[in-house]
Amino acid sequence: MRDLANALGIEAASIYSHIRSKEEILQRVCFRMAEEFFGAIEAVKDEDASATEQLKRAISAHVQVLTRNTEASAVFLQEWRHLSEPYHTDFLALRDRYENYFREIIRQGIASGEFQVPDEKFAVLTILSGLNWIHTWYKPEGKMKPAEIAGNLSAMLLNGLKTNLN
Amino acid sequence: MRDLANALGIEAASIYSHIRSKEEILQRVCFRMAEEFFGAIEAVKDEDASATEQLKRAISAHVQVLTRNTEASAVFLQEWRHLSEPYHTDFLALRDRYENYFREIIRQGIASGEFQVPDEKFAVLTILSGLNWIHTWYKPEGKMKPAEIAGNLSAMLLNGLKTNLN
DNA sequence: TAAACAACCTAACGTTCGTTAGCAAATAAT
DNA sequence: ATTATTTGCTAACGAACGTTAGGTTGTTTA
Repeated sequence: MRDLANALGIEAASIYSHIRSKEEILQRVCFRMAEEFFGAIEAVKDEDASATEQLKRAISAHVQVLTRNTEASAVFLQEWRHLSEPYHTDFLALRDRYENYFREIIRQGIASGEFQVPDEKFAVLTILSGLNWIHTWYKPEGKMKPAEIAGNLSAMLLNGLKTNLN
Repeated sequence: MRDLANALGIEAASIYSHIRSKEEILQRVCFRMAEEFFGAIEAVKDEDASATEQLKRAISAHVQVLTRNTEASAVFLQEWRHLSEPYHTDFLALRDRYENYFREIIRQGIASGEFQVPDEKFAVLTILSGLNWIHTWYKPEGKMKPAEIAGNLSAMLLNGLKTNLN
């Protein structure tokens, strides 16, 4: 709190004119970021598109949110564990719902014959792990731009490392 | 420290008969795990094998270490940031060296025509992100065993989601 | 113009933190 | 048998933590 106050140029106690508690900050960051992610993925949702296309768009949307809010994303991805009840439970429910967007795409892709995966849940987990590692190394001033990251990630996850013989 | 002492059934101050400081614990966990990972990957190293085979073995070795030490792995993956100098710098150097094992395999696979990736460094990052997410959901009592996890992960990373038409 | 509110202040609260000092008992080494 | 070493204890330190109480000042609102 004292660091935060210092960064704001005010006294630590003054922060409490704006928030009720330290945890409220955590709550706000976590749930605002959840909204961001939902907003982004819902904006590109198109159930008529192929699963491949849908996945590419979902990945792109996710990467955009992540790279535009690197610090808030780090909180969203790591610090939600410290939420007290009922926020902790609520947050997990939101995360599950978000993961379901991806699971649904995978399911569709399997049904249409586009995808072939060993395990559906596992596939979603691997995709999201690849996405959610980005915030640890992404730098806005780096040479790889968000769109390029999304493209590379989609390519790797869809085609794998192996030489594509098609 | 008081929590730790409580778990040990002793007083907090008694811990200091065994360690110099709280950070020493962090240092020991981080560097012991680094040794574990290096030991495991060096044990399966075989430069005569195909890049595909090498990668599968490296992934398997990594997953074995990760699943056998879930809590220490979480520290190794997340808390190393809090290491003071010179440990912080030393740790990063080790991590770089470890990543190089994977980068070398990727490089070899590209050279041999086995792999086709958009970006070498990016490929390594994606592989390791998939590996290092495991500790957040893996449960020894769960139905997916380490060998199965390694197999699924290799399959996904090598072949991607897309139907394999070969 | 008066009342209400917002945004900040100083001072301090109770708690928790990592850690030290100094001592006692048990175990190992000479 | 004595001396050292290890492992634990009680008591307490100073620092940092999140937070509250109560007051001042400037800005909106009635």
